[in-house]
Amino acid sequence: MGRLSLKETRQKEIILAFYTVAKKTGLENASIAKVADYMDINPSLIVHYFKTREALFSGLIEFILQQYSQIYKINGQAYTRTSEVKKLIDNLFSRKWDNLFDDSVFYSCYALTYRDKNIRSAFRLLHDSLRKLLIDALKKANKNGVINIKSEKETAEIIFALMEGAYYYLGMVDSRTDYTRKLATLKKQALALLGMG
Amino acid sequence: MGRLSLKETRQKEIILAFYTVAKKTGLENASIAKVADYMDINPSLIVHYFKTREALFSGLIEFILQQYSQIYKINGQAYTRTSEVKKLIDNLFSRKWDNLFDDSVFYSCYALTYRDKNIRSAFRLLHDSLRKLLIDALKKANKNGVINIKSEKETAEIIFALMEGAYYYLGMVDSRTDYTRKLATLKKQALALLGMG
DNA sequence: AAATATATTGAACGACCATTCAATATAAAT
DNA sequence: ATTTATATTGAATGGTCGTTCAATATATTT
Repeated sequence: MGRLSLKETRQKEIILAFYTVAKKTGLENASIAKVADYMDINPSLIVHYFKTREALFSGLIEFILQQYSQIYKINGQAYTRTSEVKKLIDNLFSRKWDNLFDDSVFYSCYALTYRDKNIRSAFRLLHDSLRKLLIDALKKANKNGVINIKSEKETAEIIFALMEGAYYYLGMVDSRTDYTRKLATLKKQALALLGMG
Repeated sequence: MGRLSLKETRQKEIILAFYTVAKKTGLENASIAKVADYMDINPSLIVHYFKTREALFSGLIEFILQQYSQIYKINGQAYTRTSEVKKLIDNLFSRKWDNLFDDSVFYSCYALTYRDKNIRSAFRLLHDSLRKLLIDALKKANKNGVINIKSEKETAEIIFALMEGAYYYLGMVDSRTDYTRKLATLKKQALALLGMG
């Protein structure tokens, strides 16, 4: 009895608003007050749903990582054909994600990794699970003779380093042509590792 | 006439203190007030040397990038011997730098890259100049027949991606053994690119 | 010793913030 | 209609912050 709880709905709304404000002002300047202002509600309502500012941050991290993980919905393939592997690599080195989350907010969250144990392990967990997905894919492809590599684990590690290194550096590159050329170079290298030069 | 200026000395002291406070509290929580408190001076003295909070940030960025560039004091070599190239790669994939700057502060500064044009171009400039150093080294080595690669530029790009990707991910890895094993894998790959497997 | 430029302090202001608490509003259940 | 649990508001508190400004201190030059 009593009024129905809006907790889950409101929490999601608030976190989305928090993310929006962070995009606009930078995570370091995103405050409960600003989010409330943006949502046109009272600050204390936000506190009602998130006991503390830190809880709000946790919610944002969860949201960001959830978005991040969406990149890898390239699952359930059998990897019996070259084109499937090619598609997988294409996906990793594509920038569909640009629309999935804001780089500024993402790297600000990443920086928190060095100060907050919970955020750190959440990030680590996601990155490891994504690596597992690639490893599994490579194992299947290897078994099917689509590729021929010695260690799926090592190859996956290298491909991820190429990809994450690419996005680290390319985040600073404004020129569209430079960006695509450099990204193509690194993708080509990833394919070469799989004997798909 | 009048009193001698302490401007340069004090500015350096203040920036170093700012960096120290940022290490302790996180860049997002480092304030003029806290720095003044840490230095046991009046906040207004900091304002006297840095007109604005933003100027203080500029100083910190300069400091961080200066530290970062120190990694690459592997210059002036002739690259006529394999060992010199090997040493170069060893350096890139070593973690001497761990002592040069704090990861948390560094990536917080990196995140600012997405919001501040000046910081962005400063970062970009440094990263490009470091790439040029490697490209030059590879060109010499290639000319001397120490290595045999098709494009020094592309190879350098790939090696940097491997390295920067390595540090991005390894920043989340707590296990010493995992860390060294994964780093070794990536270094090995860099060497393989140079035909030095 | 006087003049002068810079160093340093200290107080004060206005802005913003997270959090608290009590009061009011609203919807569901009985 | 009353009860009840949750939603939402609004005001207030105490803290921190960047910045300003006037006052004082100190060192150098003449």
